[in-house]
Amino acid sequence: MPRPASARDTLLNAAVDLIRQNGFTATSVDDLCRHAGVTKGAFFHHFPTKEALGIAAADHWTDTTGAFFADAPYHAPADPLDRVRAYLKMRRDMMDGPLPAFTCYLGTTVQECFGSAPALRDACQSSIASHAETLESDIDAAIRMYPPVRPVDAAGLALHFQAVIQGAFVLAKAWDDPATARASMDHLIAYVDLLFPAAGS
Amino acid sequence: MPRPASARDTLLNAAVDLIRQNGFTATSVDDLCRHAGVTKGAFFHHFPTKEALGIAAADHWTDTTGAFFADAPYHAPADPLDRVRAYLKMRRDMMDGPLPAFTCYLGTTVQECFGSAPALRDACQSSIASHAETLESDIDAAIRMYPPVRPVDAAGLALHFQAVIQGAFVLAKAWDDPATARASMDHLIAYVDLLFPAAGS
DNA sequence: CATTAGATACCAACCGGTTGGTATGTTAGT
DNA sequence: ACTAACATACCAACCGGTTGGTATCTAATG
Repeated sequence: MPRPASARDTLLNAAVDLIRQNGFTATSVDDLCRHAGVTKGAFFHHFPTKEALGIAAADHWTDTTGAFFADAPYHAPADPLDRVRAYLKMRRDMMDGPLPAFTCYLGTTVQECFGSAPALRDACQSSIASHAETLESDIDAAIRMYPPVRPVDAAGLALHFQAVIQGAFVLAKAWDDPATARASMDHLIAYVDLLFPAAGS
Repeated sequence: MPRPASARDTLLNAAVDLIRQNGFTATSVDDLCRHAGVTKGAFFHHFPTKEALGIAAADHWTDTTGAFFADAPYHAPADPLDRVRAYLKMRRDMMDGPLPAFTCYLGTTVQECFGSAPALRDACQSSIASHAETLESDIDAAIRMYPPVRPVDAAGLALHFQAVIQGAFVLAKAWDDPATARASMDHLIAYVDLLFPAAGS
């Protein structure tokens, strides 16, 4: 029985939606309350400040996207390098439809808050890092199974994936078109193919 | 003789500085005026709206960074692929010191405004695109001189460079440390080396 | 079992300060 | 005399946050 969504959860979902579209600063507490159908009193009952809501939304994002990726089918292949490639192809294929639907709450937020809200920046960093870490074991296994043409470190490559994905989002927003982003993901996939030549491309 | 910096230019420089640090929305017109040492009257004499200032700042950014890259030493090598590599190494080496000093006005702004200020988004897109275009001729010459192991298109690769650079900025801000960004640039350089094996790496 | 105390969840109204923007000067150059 | 380039003073709307209050639940008490 999905208990009647609490004001807290409703606000967190509204935060992810609205902040991805308009940014953290441009999204007012009133906007969030209106979108969530609750009052300001409820907002400040659950969150001491707007920044705290931002941090909670980053954790919420970690949970929801974490569950989504944990259940995703790219884990199926027996070959670790195939799993890595399946991950990247999935990330590319996800870049479709209206931009606000697939872009990242974290990248949007961290660009705004990094100079003014260190706690929020830290929450975004942790969330990105935790997602990158879920890739490390597959990348590491791929490195051991198919020696790369140049020495690479699994953690560093996982972060590079995130950098390209975040950069692809920036370009997709600038062009107002996900095609540019997908093209960049294709270059990233090509990079992986070139790094691990032992496996059939 | 550098004419006594007009209020307009002073405001544009202040905009680039402040907006890179705090974002477009979080930077108020009063902040800009204070930082530029002019009054609000002067602001709205030169710019009809705050958004117009943002657009003018994007053009200003195009001009100043355009001149900077045009004069940069990476154009020196006779070999076009060496010029491309020198460009990437320069972009990597620029990622040093305090973050606000080397991050990009455009990437920061476009993430915030893409849903609410199409004209500003468009100005950012044009600026990124125009910078990418300056790389196309070198990349194109490199492709013809050193056939890449897989077919690549110069314009697409130039945009991929920008995606990685923008993504590196996002990670640098999240980690509050440019090291992550430089590591990502090293992966991009490795990608170029692998794409053009005919030339000595 | 009924009563009550305390916590939790939420709401409507409000607060001082700040926001982008305007209306009306003033000053210097031509 | 006319205009471009500023400055001063001001405004309505909105900002994040606070207030005092109510409805609803749980847990202990008699």
